[in-house]
Amino acid sequence: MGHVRCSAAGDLLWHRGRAPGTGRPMSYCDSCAVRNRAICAALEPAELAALNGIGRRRTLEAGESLIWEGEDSILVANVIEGILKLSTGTEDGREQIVGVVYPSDFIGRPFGATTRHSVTALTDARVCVFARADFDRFAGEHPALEHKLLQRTLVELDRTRGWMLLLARKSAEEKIATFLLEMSAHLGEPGCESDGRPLDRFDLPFSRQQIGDILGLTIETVSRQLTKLKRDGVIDLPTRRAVEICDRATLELYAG
Amino acid sequence: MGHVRCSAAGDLLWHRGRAPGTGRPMSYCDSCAVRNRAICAALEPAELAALNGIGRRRTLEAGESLIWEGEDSILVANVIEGILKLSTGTEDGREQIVGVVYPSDFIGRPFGATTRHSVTALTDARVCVFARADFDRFAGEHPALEHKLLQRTLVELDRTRGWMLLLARKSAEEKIATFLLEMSAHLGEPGCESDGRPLDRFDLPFSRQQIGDILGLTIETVSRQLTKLKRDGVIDLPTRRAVEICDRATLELYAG
DNA sequence: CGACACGTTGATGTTAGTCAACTTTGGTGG
DNA sequence: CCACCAAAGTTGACTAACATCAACGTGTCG
Repeated sequence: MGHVRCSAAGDLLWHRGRAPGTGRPMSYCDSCAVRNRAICAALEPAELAALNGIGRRRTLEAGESLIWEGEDSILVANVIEGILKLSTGTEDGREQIVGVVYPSDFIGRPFGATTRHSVTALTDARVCVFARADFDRFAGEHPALEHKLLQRTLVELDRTRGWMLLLARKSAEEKIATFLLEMSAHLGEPGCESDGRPLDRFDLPFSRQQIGDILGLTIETVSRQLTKLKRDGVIDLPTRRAVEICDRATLELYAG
Repeated sequence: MGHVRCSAAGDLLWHRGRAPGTGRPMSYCDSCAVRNRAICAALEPAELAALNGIGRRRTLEAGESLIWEGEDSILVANVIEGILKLSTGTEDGREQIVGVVYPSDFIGRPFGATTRHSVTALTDARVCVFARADFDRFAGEHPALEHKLLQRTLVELDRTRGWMLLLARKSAEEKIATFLLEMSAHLGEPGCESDGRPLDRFDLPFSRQQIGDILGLTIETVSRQLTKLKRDGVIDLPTRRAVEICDRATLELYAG
């Protein structure tokens, strides 16, 4: 229940074997759900095999953390399945989610000594982890991989900066509306239970508290604004986690 | 007056000539103030000469924009001297500064079709601009340059995410205190009129309005909080733009 | 069935925004 | 040099938005 399924693949092959028609050992990568969308897509088969050699699969349960804020940067990873959050907090306990990560996204801090934010699974998740030192070395030898990573990082920086405008300047109502549209778009992307068009009905991978932590609002304000949108007939909330966008045009208007 | 001087160099050589002891044409780069700190530092002399061939110097007056939000990404650049802001806004005129850029920083959006934020000079500035297409091609052929750019982008992403916590969760007082400490640290860095230690006395390169746009506050709130810090004896405000940190420990406490 | 986490709703308080008047500063030209 | 002006900054009174505190559902699981 409640768990969001977020992967393009049905069942994956979890055994090693021979890739059909080739002599080389078959790697996990051949059957990877995010093979063509993650940064690995930059690599030739032989390089991919080498990368596979230094990585390993790992599963995370919802709520489990992979990386902790302020610690040495030990791990980096690709997300194969699931949704994770990046978060920081103040000493006195205020938390802020600074990023949300979906399948095919890259996580961790390569080329840096420490990690500036925690990484925690919001749903059950599967990731492909590398020791940072191994990854750094490998990346240094494979410019195409670094190029992909650079592109991704630039996109992420743009998105993050866009989010600053929302945090600093938008009202609670605008924040919630923007958030719902964003979720609709993102969960509609390939790899997330869908065909690429924005969804009008979806399950949120977040609790009210987490929505608050993303938008810089309290749980009560989130609840009130959602209720208000529902009263206005713009959305419906069939269950706690489910959202249906009834009037997208108006919702976009509310988003400011 | 009021212009902040922000460059390591005194006078630069602005004429071309022969680099002493070499046969190749002397490039601007040889005398560039940020030669060793900008991403160009990754390049060998011959490569640097090639890069120099596709770039050109440009000066900007305070207030002048180099790049506009939403436009095609035509230019990228290195900052040689001066301070610039990156900003976005909503349709109804609310503005948010999403980044501040100092000498040796890189600006613009390589490998992408459009620019998501404007770049405007806050002080008189000097930059080294490249046509994006030229830069993209050059970067593709020089992995060391891309590596430097990747590192810088990762650092910038970390900093930006840290700033989200401030925007979303900190009070006006904490924002102002954090901001002053940040400015003290940044203006104390090499390249900005200093020796590398945080400054206890400096001129802000920002108007009250711009401080508000950075912190997500109104001009009145900025003014009130600064006045309050002054009343508390934590800082002094000798002139409009000047700040003196009298009690750094307390200021850090206020910063939360 | 009962416990518990999660979510909603209401009453009240605080913070920062808004509107408006006023002051200071720096620049310009008589 | 000084008077004047526009722009920037400050201060005060009031308001709106969101947080806080508290009580009250609701769905889930043992």
